[in-house]
Amino acid sequence: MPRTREFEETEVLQKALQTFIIKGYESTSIQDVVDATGVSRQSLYNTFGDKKALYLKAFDAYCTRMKEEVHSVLEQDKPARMVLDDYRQTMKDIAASPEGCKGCLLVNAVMGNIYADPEVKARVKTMFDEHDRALADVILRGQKAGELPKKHSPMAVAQMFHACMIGVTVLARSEAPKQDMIGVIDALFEGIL
Amino acid sequence: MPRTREFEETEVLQKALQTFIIKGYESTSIQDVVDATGVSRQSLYNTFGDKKALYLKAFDAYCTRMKEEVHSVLEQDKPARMVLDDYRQTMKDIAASPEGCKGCLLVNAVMGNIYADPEVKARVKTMFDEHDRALADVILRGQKAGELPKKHSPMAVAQMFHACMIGVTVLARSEAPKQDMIGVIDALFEGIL
DNA sequence: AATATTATGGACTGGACATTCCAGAACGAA
DNA sequence: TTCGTTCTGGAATGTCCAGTCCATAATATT
Repeated sequence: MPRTREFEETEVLQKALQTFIIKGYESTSIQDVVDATGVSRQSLYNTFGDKKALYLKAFDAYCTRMKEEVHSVLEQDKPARMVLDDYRQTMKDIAASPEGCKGCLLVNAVMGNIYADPEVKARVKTMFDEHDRALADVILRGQKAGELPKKHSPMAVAQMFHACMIGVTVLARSEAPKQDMIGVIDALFEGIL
Repeated sequence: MPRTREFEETEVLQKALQTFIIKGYESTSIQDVVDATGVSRQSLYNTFGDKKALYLKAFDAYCTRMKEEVHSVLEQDKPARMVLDDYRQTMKDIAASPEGCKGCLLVNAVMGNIYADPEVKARVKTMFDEHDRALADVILRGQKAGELPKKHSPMAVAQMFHACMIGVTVLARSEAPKQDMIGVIDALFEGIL
């Protein structure tokens, strides 16, 4: 009986996600999402609920994609150095991609008032923690195999890498030259000083 | 003849600055500034002009303070390693301070829509560039003196340090444990891996 | 074709906010 | 004291937006 839906939820979420990444939560109006997705305001409210619910669904879609792209790299069963090389390349690809140029949704969320929302805060913290732990595991593996020096605790190094990559996403948003961002990533991964 | 002003412009700017740092430009209402400074709305408009003009004046006050605190450290006439040690301590102090916990006005500006404003963008870029150059000069000095390895160009290393410090300010805003931020700074400065 | 369900666009409500206007109070100089 | 200027608080205006309502069109099933 029902009329078939004329849009794919997942596609709409991806387009809404783009908008949220570019403009941020607070500065994205529902009309912006309507324009970006081609779906009417009413349909958006019927399908996803209010603005925050829509944001959270897009947020989850982003997290899922992120985990697929990043964690799959970090959890490879290869020597730690090779994993880190892949990771480095992944970071470069993201930084250079047209979407990556607009920053990371998680970082954007932290910097906006939406971070005051407990659901958002919890998700960001979980994502950050999972990333740090996955990276620290690789570093620990490298240290045990003698591929990496044991000067610092794996977690401290992982968090330092993470901080630096967060900084790169901020630089991306500031419209820094891609060349600079690549240089930062190389300097980071090849060990400094 | 005129009634004497009942507030200090510089004090008001500092308090307005606090508010802008904490809440960001877009989410700070004039009423917020009125509450924070105790100065009436009319007086704010009369003294500083509209919201953006007030923000820019506070912004300039921040830049001035930043240059005094950071550049004075980087431009010391001491061996590069000692300068970097001072710089490291300065970064730790800022990260641990109650104000630093709320992030850096420049980074906050980059992440907000206010960054679309050409005046803001120009100021941020200038501040970033000056910081990178000052830091690169120290690193170059250290390389020439044999205190630091010459593996990477001084500017690449300086930008990498900068990116990492930007990441720390984001972590500060995310309410990460101070201990973690200290660890990140130590891992960064002591050379990684 | 009839019906139930969904899509769509426009209109409406209520709230938040920047900015301006205005009237009254305060105060320094003449 | 009186005048000119500055302070202060409140009211008014105009804009933007989230969320809702409603009437109309579309469509899959029966």
